[in-house]
Amino acid sequence: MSSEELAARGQTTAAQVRKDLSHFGSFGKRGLGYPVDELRARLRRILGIDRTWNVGLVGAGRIGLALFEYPAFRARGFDCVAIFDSDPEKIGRELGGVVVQDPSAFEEAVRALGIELIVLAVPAEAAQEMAQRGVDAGVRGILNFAPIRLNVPPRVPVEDVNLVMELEALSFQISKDEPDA
Amino acid sequence: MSSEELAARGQTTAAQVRKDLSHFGSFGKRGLGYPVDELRARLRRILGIDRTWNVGLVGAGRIGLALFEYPAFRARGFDCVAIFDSDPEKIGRELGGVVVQDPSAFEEAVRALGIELIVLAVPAEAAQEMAQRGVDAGVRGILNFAPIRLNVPPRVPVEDVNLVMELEALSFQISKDEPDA
DNA sequence: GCATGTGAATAGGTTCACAGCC
DNA sequence: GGCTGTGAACCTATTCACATGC
Repeated sequence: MSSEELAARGQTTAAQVRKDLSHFGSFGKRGLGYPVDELRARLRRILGIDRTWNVGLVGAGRIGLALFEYPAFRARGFDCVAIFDSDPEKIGRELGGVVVQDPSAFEEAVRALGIELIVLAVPAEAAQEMAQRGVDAGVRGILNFAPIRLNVPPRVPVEDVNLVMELEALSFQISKDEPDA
Repeated sequence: MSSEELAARGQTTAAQVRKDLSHFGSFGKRGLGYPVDELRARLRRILGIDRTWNVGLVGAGRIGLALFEYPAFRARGFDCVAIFDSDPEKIGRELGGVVVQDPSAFEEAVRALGIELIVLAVPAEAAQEMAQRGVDAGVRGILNFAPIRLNVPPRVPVEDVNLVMELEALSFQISKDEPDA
């Protein structure tokens, strides 16, 4: 498949595809394009998604559970192996084969289950503390839904998801075209 | 408040704050900094969040409902006024004071309720169709959870949220530091 | 002949540093 | 004196265009 076709599928340009791929090596054959199966295998390797990641869910509220039950996660190699919540109502309840645990069991579970990624879906006030505890226990990456900037060592990547800000971005893009309000 | 302090709070640099703000005008006073109340009011205006937006939720699955019940949305001026889902089990049920409607009522509701933003939380197969119908009915912006690139006119901004890709980004950042796997 | 890989050109965005104003 | 607003310098990323190799 040519960079042209890859670009069309990925909503980008052929030059962009070639430059991006060249950053990681030489994948294609001149005159022919890229061998799809091999390219995918090599990219999966580079992205680190040629394996399963054990994920811990911190916060069993609506957002956390929605993620947990989203089948695409497991299908893509992200396996939620533990859930933590401080609500006594929720502790001990089973959700999709995983029992909700008290946060006091967090560090032990991270180590015992080999949790490398955590999803932080707790109120803003609790997020920093749980992030710190996660890092101390060996967590290597954090998907953060709390609307704060987490303070963690640079070796631990954080991806922030802030849905209010996404809506505000829409609001801005719509509003800026208007003469005045 | 000085650009220095604003930068510290926003995890950025003083120069960045000043450049960004200068793009929209001159807000500060030399020697003094920025008047916080006035600055906030003017930024809210610029972002278009000095008003309420009526939001329609398309897809009453876990993710859609989690959003819908997230109190920060309404608190920030995004008011979910309608829910649509094709599942007969869900149609007619009330969720947080809003009755789930059949998608056939979509266009009519968009017009009647003045829905300007929609949250697309439906399976990938249904997303493009609902996006198109939304645009035709007058929707002005889309928050898209479906893992596809929507094809809509350039006047309609789309913000994509792809949680699997967020986890993959973490996976990549962690994996790239490793010698080899 | 055809499409990659890449240096050169361009564009976009961040940082620097200071003149200008409070 | 202090801090903004902004041109200049710098850096990063995208686009162009073509030599290179299949």
